[in-house]
Amino acid sequence: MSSLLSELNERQREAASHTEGPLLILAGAGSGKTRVLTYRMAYLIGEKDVAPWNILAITFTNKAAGEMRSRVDRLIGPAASGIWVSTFHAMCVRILRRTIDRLGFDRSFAIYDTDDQRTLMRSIIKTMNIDSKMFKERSVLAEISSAKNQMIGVKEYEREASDYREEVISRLYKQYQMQLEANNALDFDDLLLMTIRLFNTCPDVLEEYQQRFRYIMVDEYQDTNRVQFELVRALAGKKGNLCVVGDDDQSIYKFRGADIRNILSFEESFPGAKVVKLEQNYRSTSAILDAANAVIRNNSGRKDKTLWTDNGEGEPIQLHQYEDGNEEAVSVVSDIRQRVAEGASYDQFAILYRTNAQSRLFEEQLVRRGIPYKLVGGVNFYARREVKDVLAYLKTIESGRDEIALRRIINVPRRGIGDTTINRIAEYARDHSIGMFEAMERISDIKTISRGKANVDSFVLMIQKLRDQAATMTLLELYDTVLEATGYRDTFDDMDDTEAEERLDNLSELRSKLADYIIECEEEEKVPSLPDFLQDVALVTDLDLLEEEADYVVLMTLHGAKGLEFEQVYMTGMEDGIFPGFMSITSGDEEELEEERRLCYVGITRAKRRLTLTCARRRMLRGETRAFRISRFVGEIPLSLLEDRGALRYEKRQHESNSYDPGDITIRQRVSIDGKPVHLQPLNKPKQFSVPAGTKPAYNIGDRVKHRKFGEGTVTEMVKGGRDYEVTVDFDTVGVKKMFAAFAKLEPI
DNA sequence: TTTTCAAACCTTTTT
DNA sequence: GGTTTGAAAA
Repeated sequence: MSSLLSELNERQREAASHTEGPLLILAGAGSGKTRVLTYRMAYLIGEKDVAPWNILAITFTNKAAGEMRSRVDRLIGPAASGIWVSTFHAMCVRILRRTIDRLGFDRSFAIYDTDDQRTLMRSIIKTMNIDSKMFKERSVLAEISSAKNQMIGVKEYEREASDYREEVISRLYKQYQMQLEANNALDFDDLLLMTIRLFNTCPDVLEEYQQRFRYIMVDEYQDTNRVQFELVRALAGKKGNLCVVGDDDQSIYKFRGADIRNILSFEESFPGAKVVKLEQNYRSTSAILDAANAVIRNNSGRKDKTLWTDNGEGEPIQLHQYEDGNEEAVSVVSDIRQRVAEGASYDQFAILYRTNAQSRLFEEQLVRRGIPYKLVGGVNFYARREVKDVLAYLKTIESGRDEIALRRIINVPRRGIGDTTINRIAEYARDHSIGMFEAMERISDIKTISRGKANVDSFVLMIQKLRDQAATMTLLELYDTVLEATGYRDTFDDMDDTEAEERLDNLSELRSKLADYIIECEEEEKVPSLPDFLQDVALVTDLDLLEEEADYVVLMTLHGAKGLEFEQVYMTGMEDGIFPGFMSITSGDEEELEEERRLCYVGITRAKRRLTLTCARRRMLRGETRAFRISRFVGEIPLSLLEDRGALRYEKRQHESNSYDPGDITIRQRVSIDGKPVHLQPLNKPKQFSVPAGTKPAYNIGDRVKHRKFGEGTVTEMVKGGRDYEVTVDFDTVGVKKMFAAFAKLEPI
């Protein structure tokens, strides 16, 4: 037995040393899956004499890729640099940049991010004269993306379209793809699809990669979608040396097309697959783990497994209910302060929440208390307006082929080039099938433009001058020149101070990223080039920017926390309607609720030592204050695991209806988080908020009602449960739904 | 063409 | 509640 693998436990060793044929590693949270993967790579290279470049490791985020990269480097040394460690998207970009010309695309294609997609779709909807009220670009794009994730192309979608909406979307889909191609651009989904298409149309290319990647490993396999599955299957080929690692209980990206069946039926897709379960958790205390197990147990259709640990029991899980979201934020932050005063460091703490919108209150308190924090998520750095603007300038200087980029900055700052002028240029460009910038260079030929001509001329001259300068300048000089010469920098002068400061910060951040890129090039002895820098910037996300060493509290969504761990975790907003969210409750779709429960499981298992659950009695949501009850997920945690600090008493309440019982737990008396008792309003008499819970609705069984989203329907059942009425409605269009009167806001017709 | 103001919409989660 | 979008006015 090699000494290398002796550092693993028995199961881990079994997984790391099984190298030939398909292998499914079911790795529970904190069971050391990255460790197994890295050791497996080391084993392949060290013991099986596999060349590093024959190994491919795929992850979902750049962060995970970076983490794996550094761990492999540490374990194996310089030889590891030959291993491809990459995200799905980055891998596809790498392949496509090399060979997409075989499909008739230019190898310098642009990658459109969500923002670019929306801009493009909006203009398509407009030019095709389609009702933008009925067809919102967001939902159209969502529909197209989900079609792409199921590998339904334009033609097939067209054929399958069965109603008016689908028929219109099929036309939009078609036009969208045409425009992308005209702009030499791919969206995120296309990156994967094009790679498959490349493999299908050019078997020699596929074979080349199959030869190269003799051993493939995929992390977070439970989050793969259909396209990714096909991609992996194609690459694995007949040899099938495919090792996937995942945890069906941590599948939380269904909305993005992740198909949990990929992992559940791995053994059918890859006959003869070996399955190894990793159930020993090295991360958390047993109290935390027991809570996680108790919650996830309520899901059906799981792969059977139970996490265990020989870590001690640890502290019980804390549960605190507050009057409102603000008090919740104040208390969580003051709790952190107190613990830091007692010797903890800021980086031990993470504040997690369901939606990004919840971050604001915590931020306010952290700023007020002068606590260093890092907000992860929200608006992606590369999606910020000023960053995109400057990148758009650089793109226009670089090629001018990217119409979205050109349109973005043509009138920023104001140059007197309005919509009318821009559209006429675009029209001319289309008629003569030339690029938009080219059309602008020929402005004198465009008869329909008179007034804007001089303005366009000076814009063209400015860009051309910058192009000339670009040839002789370093990239950083060019960057600075662009800010000044375009007048973009001056636009910050008449902004208010805090906003201008933030934006300028972002721009200097972008500048330093450019500097990083140049240094990187020097290390690899490449020549830094603008197109090279611009090309893959769309793939970088905020999550990748978490620095390891810095000492700050981390704020992020539960989704963002996957794959990370923290000493002390606050799961906030643990309320029915927030988490699990509205949508998953009212839809009546058990699947959706299970997805939320998996998210809860992910959240709980992030904590190593201490877990605090917080919730509020009422909370401001979309501008109105509403009453909330403790999350049903909290009710699924055994009381024995929750802290009972004398002053806190919980009580299991009897209830009639078992379909919904968030009233399961009632807190009789409450203390604030620092232990001081707080005056409490009498129980069972909630204040009347804007939506009074428990008042009888203004309709009865048999009445016709209207729902904001589901349309009209007939009330078939009304049951009084807890403090609210559970109403069953048979909707004309979407069928029977169960919902709570206070949430559903049904209106009698 | 640009500015201003009211209205709509939003809140799931992201590569 | 905050942000974005549309129409009307300047």
